[in-house]
Amino acid sequence: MDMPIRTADEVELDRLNSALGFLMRLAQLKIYERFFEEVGEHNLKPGEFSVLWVILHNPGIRQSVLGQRLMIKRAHMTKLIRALEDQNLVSRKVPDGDRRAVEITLTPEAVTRVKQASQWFFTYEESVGANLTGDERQQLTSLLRKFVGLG
Amino acid sequence: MDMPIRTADEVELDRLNSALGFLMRLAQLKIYERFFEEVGEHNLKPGEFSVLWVILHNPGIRQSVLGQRLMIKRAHMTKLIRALEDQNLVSRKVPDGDRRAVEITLTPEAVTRVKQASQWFFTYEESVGANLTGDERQQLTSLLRKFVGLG
DNA sequence: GGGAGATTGTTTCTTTGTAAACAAATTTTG
DNA sequence: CAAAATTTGTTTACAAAGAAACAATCTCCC
Repeated sequence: MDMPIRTADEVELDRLNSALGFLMRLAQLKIYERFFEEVGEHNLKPGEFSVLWVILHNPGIRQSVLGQRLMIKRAHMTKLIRALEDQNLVSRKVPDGDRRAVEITLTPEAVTRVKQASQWFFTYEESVGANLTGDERQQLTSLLRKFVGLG
Repeated sequence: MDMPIRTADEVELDRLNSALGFLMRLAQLKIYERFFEEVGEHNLKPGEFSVLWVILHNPGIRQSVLGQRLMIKRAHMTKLIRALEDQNLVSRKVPDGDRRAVEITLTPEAVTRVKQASQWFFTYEESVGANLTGDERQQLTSLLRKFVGLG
């Protein structure tokens, strides 16, 4: 007789168990969850951090290029950048060469802030894979890089 | 002199390049993108499919348990289930033993539909990792399973 | 048995992200 | 050079997902 399932680990996932999309979603949820647990006070969200980080390393980058690289849609990028601008973290400049474009730079405050945030961010990044060995973690990131087509 | 960056592959990501959270997000976006390209007409979204698939393999599963397993929040699960109910794909039953709970089952139509959808779904799942070798794909899924704590 | 607390699901509100239509500037091409 | 097509960013409307508050039921414990 079938007893109704009562606890999550009795659940039969069958082939879903090895579906990349499914596992990837779980993995990302786990990362997010941990992120906000460990670091809730630090007032930069993962997305904001990555945007600022990339601007730090590519000053004057254009909104469109930033979006392409981080896979953020233009419409959304507009909002992100505006939010950062409101916090006085980035400044926008329309270049002479192409008056449609916008070039983004960090404000001096943001430079300090991002450098500081990067310390815990990358520490956190390490710690989130703690149930993997160093080798496995390394292997996982290379496979992911290959999967997404990042050199 | 610094030339402003004009193309996405000139962008310096620095350490973000090996950040699990970042790579995972890119990977998931890639999967979603492909999903809708290849399979747009097939009118089941990935989330809906996985929910139906799990109900197929665990008939009478409770909403809460389903949610725990698939990492879907209760509030959201309510909406998903209602949408599926409106399409006549699932039926809900309040069990005698616990009148707070809801037990979910597939309708006969849904059973056929899900079985059918599963064929392309898992085919697609294979094809999405096409730039990996079979071994690498296998390795990636095991690492992900370990990472998220799935046996 | 009866109240305190926990579980389960729903509702409402907010956040995050996408889609589609648009405006302005630029590039292409005939 | 001028019309057509493309690029860039913004706006508006919407969908997906989460958070918090709530109601109903159940469990635990006195």
